[in-house]
Amino acid sequence: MTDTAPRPTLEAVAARAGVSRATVSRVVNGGDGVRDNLVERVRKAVDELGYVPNQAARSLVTRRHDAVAVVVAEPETRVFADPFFALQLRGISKELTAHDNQLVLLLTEGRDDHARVGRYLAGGHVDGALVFSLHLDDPLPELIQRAGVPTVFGGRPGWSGDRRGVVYVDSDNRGGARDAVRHLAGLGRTRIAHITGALDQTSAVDRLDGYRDVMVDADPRLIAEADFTPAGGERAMRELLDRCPDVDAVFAANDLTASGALRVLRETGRRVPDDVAVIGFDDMQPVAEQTDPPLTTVRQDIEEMGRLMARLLLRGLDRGAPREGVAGRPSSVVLPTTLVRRASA
Amino acid sequence: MTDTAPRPTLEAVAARAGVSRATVSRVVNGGDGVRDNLVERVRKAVDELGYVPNQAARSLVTRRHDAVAVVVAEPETRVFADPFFALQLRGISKELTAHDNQLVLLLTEGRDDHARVGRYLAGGHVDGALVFSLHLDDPLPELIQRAGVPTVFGGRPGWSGDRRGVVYVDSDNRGGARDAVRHLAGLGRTRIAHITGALDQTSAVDRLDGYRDVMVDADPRLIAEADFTPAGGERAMRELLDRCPDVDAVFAANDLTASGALRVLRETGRRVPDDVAVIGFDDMQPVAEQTDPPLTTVRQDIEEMGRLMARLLLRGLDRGAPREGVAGRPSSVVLPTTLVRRASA
DNA sequence: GGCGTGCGCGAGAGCGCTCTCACCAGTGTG
DNA sequence: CACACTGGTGAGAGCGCTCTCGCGCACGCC
Repeated sequence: MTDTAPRPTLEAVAARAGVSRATVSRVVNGGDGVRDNLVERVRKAVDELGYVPNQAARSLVTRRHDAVAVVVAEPETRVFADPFFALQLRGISKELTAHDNQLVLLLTEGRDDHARVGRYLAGGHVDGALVFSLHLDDPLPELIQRAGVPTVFGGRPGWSGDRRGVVYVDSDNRGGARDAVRHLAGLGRTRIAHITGALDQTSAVDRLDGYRDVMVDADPRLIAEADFTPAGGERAMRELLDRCPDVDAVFAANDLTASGALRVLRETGRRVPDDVAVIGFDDMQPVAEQTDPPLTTVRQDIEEMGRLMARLLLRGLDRGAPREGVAGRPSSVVLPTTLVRRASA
Repeated sequence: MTDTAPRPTLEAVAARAGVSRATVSRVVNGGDGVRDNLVERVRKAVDELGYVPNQAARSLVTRRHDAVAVVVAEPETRVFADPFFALQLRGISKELTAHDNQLVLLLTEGRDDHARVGRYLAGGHVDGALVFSLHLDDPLPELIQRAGVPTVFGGRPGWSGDRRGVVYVDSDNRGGARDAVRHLAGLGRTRIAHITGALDQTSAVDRLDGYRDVMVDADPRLIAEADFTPAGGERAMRELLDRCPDVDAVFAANDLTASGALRVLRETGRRVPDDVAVIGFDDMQPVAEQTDPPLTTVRQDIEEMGRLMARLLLRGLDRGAPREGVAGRPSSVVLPTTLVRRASA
């Protein structure tokens, strides 16, 4: 398709400006140590010819790509079910763009794909990687570690391997959960239940831990396991009502789960929040605002998480920031959450 | 970080296998015309050394990148508000992966970014582009056309420029809308209203056209304009009830809008579907299944759209398919939709 | 046995860039 | 006035790969 006209090379620009390739290269890469009038001449030639550097040739010698891989491990279908992923991606994209880096997206699907991703990363196509891998038993983190690619994880990797040098960005799931449960307690609720997320993910475990931090002696029957889905929420809520009909508050592991719980409560004739107060997690707009009643929930700044991941990675690559000495090695960050009060609690 | 061990080159593999670079290259690229025992020897050397071809060096000479850009034009916040985007991306990713192509994601934010994207595409970093640009007045398509990069659009580009050679993949928005409205009519409804989407997007226009196809002499007061959001749906529904209190069915431009409409109907004491039947569009899982009552809606196969876009592009690049003569130039595709019956109509 | 034929392989050029190094002013110093 | 010294510039090597070309060899034909 569209036979591209042969693109001008450094050589051509040099000829037109009447200087050497080296000088053009210097100008293109910042222009330090070149006399102003020459810089001018070269710039002009570049514009006239519409010269754009050939990235492949450049990478070949510099061994830099100005590209970062974003790896999303399937079957994180959850990642697709909510805008989480898109928002995070947007944050990442903004930050990378600001530092002239490209975003190479790697979506994995099943086990074979892990090998593919490992190969790709080891292949040195990118300078670093941002990895989303929420499951505890995911082999990806190890694989990546072995590939020797600078990496920042999205969410605390629940991972038994070597922890040294692992950098991640996460929300304060535990703290957010505590806030939610405390809020319910502050409302005078005493039979506060928790519907967990999928416990093979660190975020679910952390939220459960936060619940336990406050409900130190919680009746174990007040904890029902679910999987971050509305259907799971319904099932868990029924269980809960079965075991403890007098439950007066529910902290659900996320908004989707809460929406399922809400529906069961309505079906069984409970008024929310009068009879049972409900709090979710995520502040996932289309869900939290559309439930009946609108959901009180714990918000996390998802886009900021993405941006921060990218920033940490670039810093680790000695880019995107004036190198702050040798000590600039990034470390993990946990972002705060905020309770958003709506009508359900 | 992690000083990468110097990666083995073709040269090294050649030395170890006792053959020339050329032969190694042949083996790595398919191994045609090399005797079996040599192929064997080379493969062994490759494995032992953990050789991975340097893509930059390869691109430098082949002028191929095996990479495709996916451009998502902001402020398509809508794209982020629903799983649409993620699903499409997944479809694209699957197809690209199957043909060993990388996915470079370009998210744009505001006008400056258009220039950036244009520069990037013109810079010949990728072999082709998949572009999502839903707004009628978006300058991006023209820009890309000028960059001379093979492109497939997601959704019919509403675009006044030169149409020749424009390839897109879209859902049958118009046909889906017709099905929905016919279904309502089949239910015996006669006062069928339509809440439109944002009419600066072709999908919204097409759905409106579909509605009009069936409701040829529709009372104009039965059409209310909204913007694909729940809030817009609420507003439009109130308008509608105000103008025509006897409305007995609503076809909303998408599920989000329908959810807003549903809420207003409930508030005003209408029973759904008994008093007013409601149909949405998209079959966006977390919304359509969670509304009360669950939403009847028009489903589009979003992932397939993505996959198809990628397939068309690769075919246009003479890849991913045995070249079917010169006639293999791809043309646009419109995918069918299906009506999903739930409780609301 | 001489000759054409075709296949398998190696030699070598060159893709477009960066970067080191040597060179050539021009300036300041003894 | 000879000397080092500096800062701007060009020459040239080389990054790791692909691909064309030509050579050598085995085969089949006359």
